[in-house]
Amino acid sequence: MKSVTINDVAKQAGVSKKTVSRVINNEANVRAEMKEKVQAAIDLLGFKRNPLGLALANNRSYSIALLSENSNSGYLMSLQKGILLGCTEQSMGLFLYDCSYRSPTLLTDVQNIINNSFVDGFILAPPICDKQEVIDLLEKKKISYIRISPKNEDSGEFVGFNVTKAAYDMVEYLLKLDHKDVGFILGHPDQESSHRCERGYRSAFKHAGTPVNETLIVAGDYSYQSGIDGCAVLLSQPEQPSVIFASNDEMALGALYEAQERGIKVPEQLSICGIDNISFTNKVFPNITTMNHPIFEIGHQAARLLITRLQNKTSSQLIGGEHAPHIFDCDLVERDSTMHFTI
Amino acid sequence: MKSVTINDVAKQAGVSKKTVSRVINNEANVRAEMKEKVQAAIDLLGFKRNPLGLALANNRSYSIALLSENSNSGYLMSLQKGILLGCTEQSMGLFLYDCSYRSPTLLTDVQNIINNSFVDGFILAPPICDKQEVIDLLEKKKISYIRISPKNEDSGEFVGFNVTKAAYDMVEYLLKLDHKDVGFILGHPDQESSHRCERGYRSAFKHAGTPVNETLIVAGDYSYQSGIDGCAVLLSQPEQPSVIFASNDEMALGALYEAQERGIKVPEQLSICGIDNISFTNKVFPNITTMNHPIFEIGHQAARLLITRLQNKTSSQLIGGEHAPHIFDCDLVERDSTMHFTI
DNA sequence: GTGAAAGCGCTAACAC
DNA sequence: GTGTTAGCGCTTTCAC
Repeated sequence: MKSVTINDVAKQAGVSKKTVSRVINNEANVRAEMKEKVQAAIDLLGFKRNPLGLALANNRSYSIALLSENSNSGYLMSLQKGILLGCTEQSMGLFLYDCSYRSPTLLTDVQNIINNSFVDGFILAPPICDKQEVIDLLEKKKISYIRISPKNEDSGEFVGFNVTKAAYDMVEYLLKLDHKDVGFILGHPDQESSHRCERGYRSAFKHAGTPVNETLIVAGDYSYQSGIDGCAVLLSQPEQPSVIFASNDEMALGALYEAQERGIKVPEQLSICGIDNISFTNKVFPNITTMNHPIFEIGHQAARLLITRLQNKTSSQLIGGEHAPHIFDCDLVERDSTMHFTI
Repeated sequence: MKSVTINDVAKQAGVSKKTVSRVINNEANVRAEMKEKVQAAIDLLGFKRNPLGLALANNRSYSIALLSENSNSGYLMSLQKGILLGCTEQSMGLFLYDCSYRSPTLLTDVQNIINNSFVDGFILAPPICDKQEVIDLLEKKKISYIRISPKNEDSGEFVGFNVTKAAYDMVEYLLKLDHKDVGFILGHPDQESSHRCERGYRSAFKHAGTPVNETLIVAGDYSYQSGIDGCAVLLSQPEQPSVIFASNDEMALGALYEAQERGIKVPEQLSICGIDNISFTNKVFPNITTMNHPIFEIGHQAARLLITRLQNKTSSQLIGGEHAPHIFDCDLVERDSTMHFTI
């Protein structure tokens, strides 16, 4: 069951390999007459170009890889969907690799991936995108890559979103609802985004001329459990918040659980909100108010950026006819878990 | 910046290409002395075998593809994780492709994927695995594939789980809790699994010698919204259930929402349970009782099966030293959304 | 415009 | 054991 090759087509059409190649690739300098003859042979034989031959000859596989730590989060799913769309649009393949940020073998794992896979470039999801050794390796080997929401935005290309502004906008919204005591659950202290988020929180208060109540800021690490814990701390202290703002939805969900566990009615007795707009925020009761983090768009943009860079080393800034954003803003998604504060 | 090839190594070591190839592939019939010489050259030059060359020569890319419809479900994420593990274990790459079941171009989409990608085999997730045209295409082209939980289990290789037993076990558990009026929300009528599920529901009653109350069985389609609707129907009719059993967790989550929306306390006034054990069932209040659908294991097994088949056309049944299951059973995960029925 | 020859990096077949 | 030759399916160079 041999598959039909370019040689078969050439023989059938009575032309050279190269001419067939020209027709396949729609190159100029082929007489219409020739073209037809070749096309007829192609159709007759049902020829399909073998991408492996192409890849070897061009030393390009026309595929990229997503390097991520496969948690069960909806975050990754959305990101992946966006990236996949970008790949499909540009007829590129998408490889998937899983590597654990904490694994001691991470670096050799990535090394193996580089050596044994044949991709043209990488997209690095957080937190892998923050591993300096991995970045260094890629740089050293001169392999193209794009990072998603990295800690360090100083060097290299990346796509991210403006957490600071997201937090700022959320607090502004809460203040508008007459909330004064805005409980705040921080993200993971090791992740820069957590500090950016806190900065947004603080600057919104500053801008409103309201002092920040430091006792209302509690630790967290972006996990569901830390949302539960953070909420418990806030609800156990003398000075209680009228709303709890978690640095991400995962924690907001934890906070909601804890409140309901305690028999506290949300939002009547306590408002709750987060950031991200993960899929379950609108499946839980009550639906959670959040900031929409356009993860899908971020993935899409990252893929387009990388692929464009692969095709043309210069014009990576220009996509979609104009400067497309590398840093996205979040929009408020007002739902049922927040309400106007009334004494 | 040319990369070092097998030729460079051969030259450096003063041996033939083939000998280098033998060393790389750890073949027998190479004198230790030679081996060392070659290895030294490899290390010196930092040679890495180019997988593209390998692929073309062997006409195998050492990668497979997952064909799925990318919804935002945790289902797909788990499946993917399992498949990815299987691939990593066997040093295979995983390609991702998205195709929409309802798209009129589905067949040509798949055709394009087959023609333009260079994978050795496919894993088909539901509902794509139920498109007969796609199956026919794969069969015709003699491309290896494995289906995940297909409707039709009569032909071809697949991995799935026993829904009938899962539903049976759940009802048995509920009856043990003294529930008599077990509301049941059906899955999508077009999906065979829905009917299997119903069969399990009915046979558990039959086995217990209890008649099925037909008014307690309502329509659904596996979606969150249909869980809301199904619950609303059940709670609006004269004969009300003491527990609502949804054919999947997505609907159970919808049912929970609707109950809470109506101010009904779960599980005190109404128990709720589902099937699948998707990630959010233990993040919602109260945590939902469900049957653990081992999606991760299913994905893992599917990948192993496919890869084994790719390597050895015969021994596909034998994995892990013994007959590994192609149909998995679900275990009960008892949580907080169900309780003993008391008048 | 078109084709012959060489090459991408690797392995398989077969001779030595 | 080891090397030679040919070939996987495609593209590129360069002569015609």
